[in-house]
Amino acid sequence: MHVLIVEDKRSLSKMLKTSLEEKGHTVVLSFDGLDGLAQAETGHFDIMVLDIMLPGIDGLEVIRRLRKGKHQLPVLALTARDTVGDIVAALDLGVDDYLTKPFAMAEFTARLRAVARKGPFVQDVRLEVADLVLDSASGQVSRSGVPLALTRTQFALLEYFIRRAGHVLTRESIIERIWSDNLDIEANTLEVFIRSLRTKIDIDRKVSLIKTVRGVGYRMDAEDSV
Amino acid sequence: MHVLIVEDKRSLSKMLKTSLEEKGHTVVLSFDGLDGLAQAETGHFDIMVLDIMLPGIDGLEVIRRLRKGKHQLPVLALTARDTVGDIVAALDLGVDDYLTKPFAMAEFTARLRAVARKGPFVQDVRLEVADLVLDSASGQVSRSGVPLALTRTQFALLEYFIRRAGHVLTRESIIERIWSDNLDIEANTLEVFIRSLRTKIDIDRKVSLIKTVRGVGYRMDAEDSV
DNA sequence: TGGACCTCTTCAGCAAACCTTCAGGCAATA
DNA sequence: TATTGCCTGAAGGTTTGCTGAAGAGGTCCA
Repeated sequence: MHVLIVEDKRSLSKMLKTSLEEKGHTVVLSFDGLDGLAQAETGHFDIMVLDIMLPGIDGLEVIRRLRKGKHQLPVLALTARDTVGDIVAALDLGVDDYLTKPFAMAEFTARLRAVARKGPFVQDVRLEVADLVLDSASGQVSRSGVPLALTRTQFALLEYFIRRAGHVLTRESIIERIWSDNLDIEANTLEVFIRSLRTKIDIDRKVSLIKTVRGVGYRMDAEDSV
Repeated sequence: MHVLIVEDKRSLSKMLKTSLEEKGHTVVLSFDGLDGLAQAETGHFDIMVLDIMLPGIDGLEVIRRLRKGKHQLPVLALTARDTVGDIVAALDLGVDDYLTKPFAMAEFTARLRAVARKGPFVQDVRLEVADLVLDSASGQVSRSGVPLALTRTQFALLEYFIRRAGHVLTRESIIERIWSDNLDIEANTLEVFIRSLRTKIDIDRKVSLIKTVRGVGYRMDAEDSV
């Protein structure tokens, strides 16, 4: 799992990072609100751990902006015991769960797992690019209304592409995202998957929705540029 | 409106009280099960907000005794995210609605209003998908009018599927839901139950109502998609 | 109490689906 | 034209889910 931790107290974030990495998760640390928000918006993460009390823009503002941008990333908030009032505000803004400091590490990981499992605050995520529709709740994909049968990996790949539509994705970042548990995957494996995905989603069309960016990776266009 | 809040976490109940009083309601707080039950039986209230996890007798027991005494007071239950299994029990006992903590204040007031408006204990017990009908009150299931005899576990499974029709349910979430008391259940056990359920509800039909989503879990389609 | 019956759970075997790699070919760039 | 990068068809190996069977535990009734 890819976890983003936004917490300015270095010792605490270091501790959380270590603990999560021991469990096999990939962790990225951020130490202030603006940077954390930017990271969250990249779409690289499965969950965000967010301290409410932050330098720069605070945690509440981070969530507010994140949700405004329609990002559905699950958020586990951390608050000090004496700012319980913030919790109400945070929950209203769409935080998925919270922990008051200090907390036991066991509780932290348990909550994290629960939040991640439950998925994003708003569950019915309908992603679209051109006439391609992906519904992560029902796990179904269709193009021009025609339902497509994708395998699990193809689905994960396509979801990543759509979430990052318009951006060039390097082979490395794609592999890290899709095969986070096994990075000994060769680039060719990805190529083969890209092909299988293309044949499924591009049915008979001349131009693929997934463009090759030679020497770098791939890009899914945001618009249907014929 | 007169609201009775039975919740032992003082900070939370204080918060709810304040919020409701701002909206012009009258609120009484109770901090344990027995006292809460006694208050409820006075008949002074329009609605009860009840935490399931309580010191003394727990929330489930409170509802049980309350309903036994033929009290029709509407109840909005509060549960922790990790005791989802309790919800089933609570609904069976005649809770009108529930919220999993943490929740947004806006959602709380909305649910509260809905429950109060709906009046005492009117449960929607009739669940349908395609031509399959499940009555959770009487425990009866039928397909195309043909009654089906399901075992307890099969029934619980089917109810969960219908309540979440159109969504992909992972094996883990299903197991957590159905076997909340014993999570050492193996995935194969679930598979065997799926099979037994399928043979009963799909009688002779070519396509099962319960679809397999390879690598993830299962999904019951909302529409009868041939 | 003992036996018939029902339900739950696990096991082992199997077939299909899926993932991954390889080797050769084609296309873009210098 | 040579080189590099990407595509492609096919094949092997692994994983996943389905299935029939059988033991364990519980319940009901004689």
